[in-house]
Amino acid sequence: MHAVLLQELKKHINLTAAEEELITASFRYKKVRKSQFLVQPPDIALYEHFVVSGCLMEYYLDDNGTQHTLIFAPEKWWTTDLHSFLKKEESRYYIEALEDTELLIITREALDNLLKEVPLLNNYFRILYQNAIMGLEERLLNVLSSKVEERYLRFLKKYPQLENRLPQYLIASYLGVTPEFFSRVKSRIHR
Amino acid sequence: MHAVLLQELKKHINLTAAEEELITASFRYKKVRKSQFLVQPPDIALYEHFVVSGCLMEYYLDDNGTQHTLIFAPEKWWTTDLHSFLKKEESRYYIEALEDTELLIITREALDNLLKEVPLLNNYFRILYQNAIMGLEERLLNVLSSKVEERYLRFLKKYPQLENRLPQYLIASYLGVTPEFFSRVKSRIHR
DNA sequence: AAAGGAACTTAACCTAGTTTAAGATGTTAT
DNA sequence: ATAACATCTTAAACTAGGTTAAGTTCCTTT
Repeated sequence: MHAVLLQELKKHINLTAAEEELITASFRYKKVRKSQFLVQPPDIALYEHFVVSGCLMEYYLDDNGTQHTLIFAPEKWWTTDLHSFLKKEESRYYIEALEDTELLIITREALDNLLKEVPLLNNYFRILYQNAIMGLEERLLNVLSSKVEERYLRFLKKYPQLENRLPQYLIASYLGVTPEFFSRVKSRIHR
Repeated sequence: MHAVLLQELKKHINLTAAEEELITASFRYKKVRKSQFLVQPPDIALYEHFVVSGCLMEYYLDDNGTQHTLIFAPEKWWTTDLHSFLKKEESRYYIEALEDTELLIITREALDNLLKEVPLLNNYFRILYQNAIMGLEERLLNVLSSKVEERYLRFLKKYPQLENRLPQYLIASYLGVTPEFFSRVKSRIHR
């Protein structure tokens, strides 16, 4: 179970056996069913979540009740409401399981400790955050400069494993359009 | 000159005199005139830039020649084309001076060394990146869920010092609308 | 197997924002 | 001071995407 996490960390940093044990001891295992919430505003986001199997999504619910997907987190992705997790303030984003999902979770305190004991992990998280920034910048520019067709094609490249795992209205919410319009776009593409 | 940078770092981490010297020695001073480019695709982004005075902007030029502003970087902000800087690949974003600007710059190699010699700086950059992520998430949701009026009001909150320093067409490009439409929106607000 | 609900499609009508174009105002260089 | 250019405004015609609504298909639950 923790092996998947260690594998992922070792893609970017080297770890001693002792460090691996510290890490394993710091993350707790959690299993949730489809449709369960991991974070639900205004609760504080208590954990950083690493997905071992299954899929989570993080989204914002605007004043009209429209759902806007920030990210999908399938296997080996991390997610939390970063603002809430770091500052211990009320969360604004929902995190929900789209499938039965197995997770490794870590609290803020445990993470702070772990970073002190295994300083190299700072590097891992720096890289993780850098990648998140690059992804968000690209996504922002996509929304600002591309038509839905193109955004859809990029979604397919970014999440090839998800196309047939997610209902279309969730993909529409990720692309920033209504399910009705997305349906129109798809039929346009297939001709 | 470097004092502004050290002050900024000390908001989040403590530094010894020796560390301060290492930092000072790693950043070089650079002065550019209004309209000069710091990064121009496809050149590789050689530096991380810290703005001491003046203002930079980072933007993407799409296939139609439309300019999309990623961020403005006035005093005490950092900016670079992160992807290009980290991976030494061709840049995709322009960074241009909106005013005569004084900068402190650091190369990728110097930064890597500095992070080894002053490991606490990893914390500073982790925090910097975390803030960048939260800002980008908020901006993305804004574009997806808010009308231009509201986005404009948020721009004013985020960059109170910039409202009267920038031409309107740049603010329009940050908000993701044409200057023509932005003009209409402003006149609507002022009544 | 039937019933109820969720997800998807299609289509007619609506609206926020774009495009094009022209005129007005401001700025810079000579 | 004047030319030349950049910026800002207004308005008319247009388009991408939203809204509403009805019908269809697919899943669950019983």
